Amino acid sequence: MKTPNAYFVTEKPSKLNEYLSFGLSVDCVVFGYHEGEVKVLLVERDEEPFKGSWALVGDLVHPDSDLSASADRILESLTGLKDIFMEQFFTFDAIDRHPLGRVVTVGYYSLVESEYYKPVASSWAKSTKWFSIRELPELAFDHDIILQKGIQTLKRRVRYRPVGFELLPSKFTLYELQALYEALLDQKFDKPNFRKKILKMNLLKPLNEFQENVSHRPAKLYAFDEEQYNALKKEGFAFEL
Amino acid sequence: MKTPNAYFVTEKPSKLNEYLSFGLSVDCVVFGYHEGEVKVLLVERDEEPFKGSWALVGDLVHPDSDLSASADRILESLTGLKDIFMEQFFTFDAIDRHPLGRVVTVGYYSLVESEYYKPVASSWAKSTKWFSIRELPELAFDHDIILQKGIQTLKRRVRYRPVGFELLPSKFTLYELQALYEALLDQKFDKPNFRKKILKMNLLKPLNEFQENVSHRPAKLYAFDEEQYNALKKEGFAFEL
DNA sequence: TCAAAAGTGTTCCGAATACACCCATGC
DNA sequence: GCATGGGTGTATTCGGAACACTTTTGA
Repeated sequence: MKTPNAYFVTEKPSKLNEYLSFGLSVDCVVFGYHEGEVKVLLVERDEEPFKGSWALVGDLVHPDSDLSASADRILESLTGLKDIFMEQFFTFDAIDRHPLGRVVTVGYYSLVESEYYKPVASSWAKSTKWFSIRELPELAFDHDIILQKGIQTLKRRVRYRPVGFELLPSKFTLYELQALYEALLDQKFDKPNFRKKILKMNLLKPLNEFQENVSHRPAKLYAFDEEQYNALKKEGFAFEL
Repeated sequence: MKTPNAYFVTEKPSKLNEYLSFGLSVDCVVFGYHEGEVKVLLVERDEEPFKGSWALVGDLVHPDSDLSASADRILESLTGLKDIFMEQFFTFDAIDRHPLGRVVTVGYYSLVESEYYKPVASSWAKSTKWFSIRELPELAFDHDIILQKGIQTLKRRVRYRPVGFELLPSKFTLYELQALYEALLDQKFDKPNFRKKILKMNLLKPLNEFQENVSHRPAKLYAFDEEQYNALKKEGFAFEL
């Protein structure tokens, strides 16, 4: 079979139409962090195929829409949150990955501070639940592959870019930050050294606020300094944890 | 407008068909390395749209095929090479990126040792040429964006994974390797330190062969030790240059 | 003998590591 | 008081950077 080059299929519209027959979807690995564990938000499917199975948050993309807008829309419909941090990580295109047709899906991951998350009733989700990434159920479609690739990507990116902060509330203590990185990277850090390293980067604004109602000395609260981050990025700065 | 969830569009086939109308293509940033410079292989288009413009190596994906098979096929048709190193890096889906319809393209980059490259006559390419990444022409479609993202991805990945070796012949000297990394990263290295660092990784097999006919002391030849690399990778080893 | 690149050894400095120690709070 | 986590200082070690030096070849 001759497969003509992409942009030269002009002889007949019908020939082009043969190629314009893919479905496009977004599947989003929604990461959260609570109780010292990294979690993923999954949806229980209420329709065939894979009715009753757990699945990633995802949807078909309408021809008038694009990927990131679709991802924003579906995440807002589920959590009520706008402007969630989100990054594309990989595209999955196995021919038989979707039983109803040739659907290519683009994987995104997003990071949400889950205290803000409010479950929203939805026409297509029977229920949603946070799962620890250590105890995952079987997933619909090829979502286990997508999820694993998403976890792997997050673990790598979190070392070189300060994305981890997206998982914490806007004010946090250094020890909370350390605990987050320990959970993300499955690795222990030395407390004094972690503090020194992270403070030397000048990415944190110390606030004149402290923890309250804790049964130990209250810790100082910090905030991520986005302006400083953008300034450093321009000079070709590396995060490197 | 209600956009139903991806996997629940089952009421009417016609409804599903509305969503199965995307085109899918591959665009490949083919990197080579000669004369101390990193180069990219571009194609001169011989058809509308963008007739006469330079473009990335790319093609529509047929519904019976998948991305990596399509990328392999097109690269083989152009260079005669099989089993070229290739990795997916990003998916581009701007609504208006293709004048003939809604075509989403997946960016790959590949690394070829260009001595092996033989230009192949092709029905769709008027000519092909290697361009230094410092002197690029204007490109068709959104290929400039794809190319820049590809360069950026290569520069990042080359630091943390030993992919650079794919750009060298199977036998090379340490100084050739250093020159490659200097070109890739636009950064000078100290010769003794570079040698120490790279040899300590145990990724190179020293061969009992030497350069010939050079007007200076002949350098020892090395080969990339893929077995050793796979062994180290299992233990959770990081390349880190 | 000279140019050019191969290849080695050594010093120096800064950063990461490993600890030991003190502080503030609730119970 | 004591348990708990907050927070600081320091001695030591290790790795990277800088650089001087020797070796081998062709011309």
